[in-house]
Amino acid sequence: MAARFNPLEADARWQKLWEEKGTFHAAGDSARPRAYVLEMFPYPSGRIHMGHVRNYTMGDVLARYRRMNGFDVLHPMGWDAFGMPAENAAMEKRVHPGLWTRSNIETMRAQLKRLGFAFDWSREIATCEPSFYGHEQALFLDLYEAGLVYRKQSEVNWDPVDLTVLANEQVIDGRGWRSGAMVERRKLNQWFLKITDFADELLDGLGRLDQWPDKVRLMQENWIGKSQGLRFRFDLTEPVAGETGFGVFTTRPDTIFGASFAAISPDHPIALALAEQNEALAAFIAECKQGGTTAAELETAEKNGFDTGIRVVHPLDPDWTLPLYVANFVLMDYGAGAIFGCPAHDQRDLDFARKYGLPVTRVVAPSPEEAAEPIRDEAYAGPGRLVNSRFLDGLDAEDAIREVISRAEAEGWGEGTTVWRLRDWGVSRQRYWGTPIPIVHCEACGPVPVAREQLPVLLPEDIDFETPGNPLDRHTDWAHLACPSCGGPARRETDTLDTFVDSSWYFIRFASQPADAPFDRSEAERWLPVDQYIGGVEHAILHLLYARFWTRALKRIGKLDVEEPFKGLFTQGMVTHLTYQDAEGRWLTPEEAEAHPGPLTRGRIEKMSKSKRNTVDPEPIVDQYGADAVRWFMLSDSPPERDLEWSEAGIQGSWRFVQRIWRLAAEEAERGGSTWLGDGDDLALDRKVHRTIAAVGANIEALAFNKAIANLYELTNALEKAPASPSRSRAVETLIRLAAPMVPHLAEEAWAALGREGLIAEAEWPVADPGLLVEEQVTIAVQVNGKLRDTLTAPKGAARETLEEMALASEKVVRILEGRPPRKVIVVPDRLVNLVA
RNA sequence: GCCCCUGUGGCGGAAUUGGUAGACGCGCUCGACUCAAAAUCGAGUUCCGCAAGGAGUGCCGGUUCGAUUCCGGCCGGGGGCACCA
Repeated sequence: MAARFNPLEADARWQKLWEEKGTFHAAGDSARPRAYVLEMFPYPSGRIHMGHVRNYTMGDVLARYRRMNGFDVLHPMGWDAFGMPAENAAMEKRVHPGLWTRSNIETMRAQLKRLGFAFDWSREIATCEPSFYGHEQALFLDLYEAGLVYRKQSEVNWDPVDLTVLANEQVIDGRGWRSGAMVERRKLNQWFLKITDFADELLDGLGRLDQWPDKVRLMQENWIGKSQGLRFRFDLTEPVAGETGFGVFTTRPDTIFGASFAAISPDHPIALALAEQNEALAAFIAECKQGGTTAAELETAEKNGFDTGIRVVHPLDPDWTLPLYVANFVLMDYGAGAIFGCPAHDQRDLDFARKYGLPVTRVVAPSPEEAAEPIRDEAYAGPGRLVNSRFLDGLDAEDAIREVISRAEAEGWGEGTTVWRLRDWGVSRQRYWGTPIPIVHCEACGPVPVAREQLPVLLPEDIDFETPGNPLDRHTDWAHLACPSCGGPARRETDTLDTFVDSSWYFIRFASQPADAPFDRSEAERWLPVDQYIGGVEHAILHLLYARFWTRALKRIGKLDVEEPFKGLFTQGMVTHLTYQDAEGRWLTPEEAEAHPGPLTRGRIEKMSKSKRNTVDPEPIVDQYGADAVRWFMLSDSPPERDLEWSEAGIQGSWRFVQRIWRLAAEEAERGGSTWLGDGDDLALDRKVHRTIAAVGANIEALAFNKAIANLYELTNALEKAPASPSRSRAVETLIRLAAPMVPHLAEEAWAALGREGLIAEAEWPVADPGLLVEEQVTIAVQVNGKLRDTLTAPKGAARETLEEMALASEKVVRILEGRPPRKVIVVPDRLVNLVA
């Protein structure tokens, strides 16, 4: 029996056996209950990083735990393989994106396998393969035929470095999320998915996702951004370009008598029409487009307006007209692209009114006394009753909103409505390495879907990356073909789909992968929804919202009867590491820092990133310590939702623990303890074991891995102190079972050493004996005036009177009370006695 | 600006419904083994104090027999959204 567990030899041996036996294949046809455990699939960037290791270790523990609990587990892995880095690599290294991607997948698959993750590799998918994206094209056409896809000229976010369009979600502080370049506005014909059709149900559905973090639900709620209010019409005193008026949207129709101006967006058709006759206005509009769009710039940007000289009529008083401004802060693509300004109750309107000398009239007062209080520097946005508002006077603001809406509807000048912040999802990307959009543009017929039997539309292999932009556009023959409808000359759509489309349904394809269809409905429905989804919080909005939309869209068109794709969601924290900089401010790797001769500063502990050079490559760590120590470290100490700081000391601690378990098992195997029979003779140890069984199970179910780890440490400590006994022998075996999901290679090795049949991966999870979870003796806290003064041991379930008597007999209590009887005695059975003096 | 989360030893963090604060790990100290080191094992480790004892979960206050936990107000840290009408 080896004195040490040698992962370098053992890991690969067990991994090979699991693979040969198909241990982790999801059966899908058994009577066992099913569990679908999924981690967000990686982008094949080149190498696995610590974030992946942490993510997949968590999912793996859950998957292995479920399997030991008798579930048929689906725990698949694949590759989010389309995307820009492959094209960047193609340009820099002159290698085909497909070659680069597939070679990265080879590397990363091997790395993942070395960590012993219990994946069903038979279901592996890569989104860049026609066997995946061809089905995606079919689904796209399904949505197209159902009217959920449309094409429109639209102003888009154009990334001038990557030469592509970005979704709103991909623009951060006015910059492209990948290139970091300032995004420009451009008008292009784009394909859109009608996610806004689902805004209401996507919002509503959040309420039922009770196994999602509140934080993520809130972020999605804000993103969807539902606002209810009144859309109404302002009539112009004189027509502009044939228009006699325009619509505005407000959430505060109650403040309508506080109106002092109307404002339209610089992009508003009326503004554009007026600008044709008005050079000063045209100049103003041009100026508005120049301003930056970063958060900081917007924060400090002046509220600028241009008085058109035209006036609009107040909807509730034909004799009351308001000036019409073009204002830089009014957005064309929200609400109606026009507003009415009520300075008294909106800070931005107030700033604007002060600047242009417009009237400020209070129409809501929190109390009658404040009705005459003038508004000074701060707009009042709180609740109250209406004042200065004719027929609304005295009404509560909430009631006034309803009153104005119903009057508008009755009189026909407006209607109650809901507007959303959420926009339709622009999915066109002017890139090569993505799913080709299966549409053909015919000179005669317009856009025509590619015939189903022509799918998949394959990406051409012979492409040129020497020039920036979309290589598909420049391809000589790929794009040209006969129209599927009329046979005339036509051209393929050369845009490809946003890679978020791929990740919007990959989890369905994992569950069911027929060759001739995206998925088999009943097979997919047997697995879905995903029981537990685990990934980074950075996908809280983008990916998770798109996947929810896609699933609901499939339901609406009758393809899949699943409402929500992910029943449980867990967002894990990042892996962080100390950063180092030399005297010149250059970032140093940990190794460089150690060897650095000159002065260096230790920076903040930050997310591992290439730019800060504080990454730790998992592979050499696995070489040195084996998979189990790395897995153990990933789970220990930090709660999984929080950041985990990588440390050399930590991984060494994990390594020591792996060896401690091994020693216990080896020692047990040597003495032949595995043949112990009969009842235990160490009741205290038995109790400890069963409490641990209960605690570890509960903690894994709750994904509180750090606590499960602490439970296992405690049991290990107890076992090391316990004398040899049948109890102890059984306990060692139990410890190994309990640790198996976390340190599977060690567990298999120990299991075999103890002479157990079969694989521990397929063994049963121990069951806690309820009788052993109850203590016979309990420790009672004795307090005087709520302060702990003594503890005493009493039999479990001892009577209140007994406990009180025991407490009063305590020497320390006697000393403190000095003979006075307590005024009051509080007894919490099996817990404490509090004497109030 | 709006919304959300968070604050516990030297560090990461535990603490069922309010009921013995600091489990477990890391680090550190002392000791054993060793020619020595590594590994391993044992003891200790919230702070002040020799001790008895006292203080203590960001700060101030409240509710309670009793508050890390509940409530109010501050302060610090982190995150999300943002000219959204």
